[in-house]
Amino acid sequence: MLDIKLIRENPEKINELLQRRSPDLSVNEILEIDKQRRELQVKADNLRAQRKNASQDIGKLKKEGKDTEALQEQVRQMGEEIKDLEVQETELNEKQRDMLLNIPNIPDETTPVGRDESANIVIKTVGEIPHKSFEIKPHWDIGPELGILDFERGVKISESRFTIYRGAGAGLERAIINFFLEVHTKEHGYIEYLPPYLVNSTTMTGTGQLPKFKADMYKCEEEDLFLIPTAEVPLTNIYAGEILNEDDLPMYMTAFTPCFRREAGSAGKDTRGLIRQHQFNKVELVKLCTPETSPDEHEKLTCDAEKILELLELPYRRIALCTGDIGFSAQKCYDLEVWLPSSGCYREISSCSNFGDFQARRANLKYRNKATNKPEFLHTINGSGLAVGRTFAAILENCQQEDGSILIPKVLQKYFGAEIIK
RNA sequence: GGAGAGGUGGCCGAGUCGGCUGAAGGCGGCACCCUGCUAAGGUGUUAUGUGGGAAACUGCAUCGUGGGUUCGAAUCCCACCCUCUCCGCCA
Repeated sequence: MLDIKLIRENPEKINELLQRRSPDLSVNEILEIDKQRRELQVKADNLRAQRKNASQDIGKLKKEGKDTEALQEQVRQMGEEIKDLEVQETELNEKQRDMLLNIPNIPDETTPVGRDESANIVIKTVGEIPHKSFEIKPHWDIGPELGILDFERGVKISESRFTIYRGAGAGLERAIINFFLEVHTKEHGYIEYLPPYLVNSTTMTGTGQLPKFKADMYKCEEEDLFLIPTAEVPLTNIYAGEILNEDDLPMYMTAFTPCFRREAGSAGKDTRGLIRQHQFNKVELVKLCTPETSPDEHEKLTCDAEKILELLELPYRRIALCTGDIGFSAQKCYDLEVWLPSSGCYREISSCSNFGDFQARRANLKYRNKATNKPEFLHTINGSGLAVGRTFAAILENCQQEDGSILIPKVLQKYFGAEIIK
């Protein structure tokens, strides 16, 4: 959510920045609402003040035993008028909030300008693309052949985009999760969490999934609960509505969770394999920090995710997403893409975003600034560290040997308990 | 799921028959003072949000949430949420 005061003070600037995302975005309408809203508030405030004084007078007069009928009647009418104004006030407040909740974050000045992914910029490419003497089988073929993935029966017991991991497959998935968590907690200083996988609508609004992206999520019919699409949601909201000490920042959090996404609108896309599932595992990294440190912390978090790919010796590249491609809540975002031989291209395996105070404002996440001693919105950052299923697929393909066996990356062997899957 | 108790500021805790109570008192925090050091002591200060104002300053709202009664609600009524205790059920 953008700051209404900021909008009020620099509407042209905000419009210009928003239009870097999409030309049809503007804050003009909201400014009009804001103006009406404030006028109404002044009016209502004054009337409430009048009533308050009059009521107190009635109290005093009554004590003196004087007749207050006429005054009471007058105040009663005032009350009617106030009630009326309050209805309008609530309506405008809700309208304004609703509009604010549907406006995306303004892009950072360093976010490349462009309308779609073609304007994204490759920041760096790490590792050699493997040139094998044999043809690498896609993971959706090699997985079932090794008996470690069962796509067909996953579909049978659930529906499409659900997969069963079996035997060494389940073990490898678990090993990857443990490896990720181990690196982030032991080497990178994150604290591990195990949050709820179902969260309420307030929480979903805090990080920006609601109200705009309701169709992307699984919703419980009987209660106000949604399956999390990423651990970002519960982790970022843990301290929602609280005022943290500046000394407690930055806060580094990590969690392994399954993620649930309806993938509405992705019909026909990535229909084979593990790339696009309704349920997938992910280790997420989340930071809460002060505004001053957030650009640095964002870079560092991205490096923390990259470190995993380097340890696994998987070829990858870092992309700076352009204004037309960054997510709704983000002001700046890097994608990490891993080399996937079957597709002959790099595929997203992590997305590391700096949200500025956008999520903090929605979730009411503050810290007490030591210099001013005032509560201020903090900054939130997150990134995948990494998507587990896609890592699994990348290993199956990049570490494939001519005989169809999979050579487990060295760093993973002690977690997996073997060197090879065959 | 059934029965009962309760939800007040960072924390603890008052709040009488509804009326200067945004809220006593204590603890904690901060600032200053005193003291050779420490300990103790003294004084002051210390909620959040949202408006108005160049500023000084100031209005309004908030006592779990939302309604209602009333001239006036932290105090009364209703609904909901949450916490605790006991019973039941259960990985």
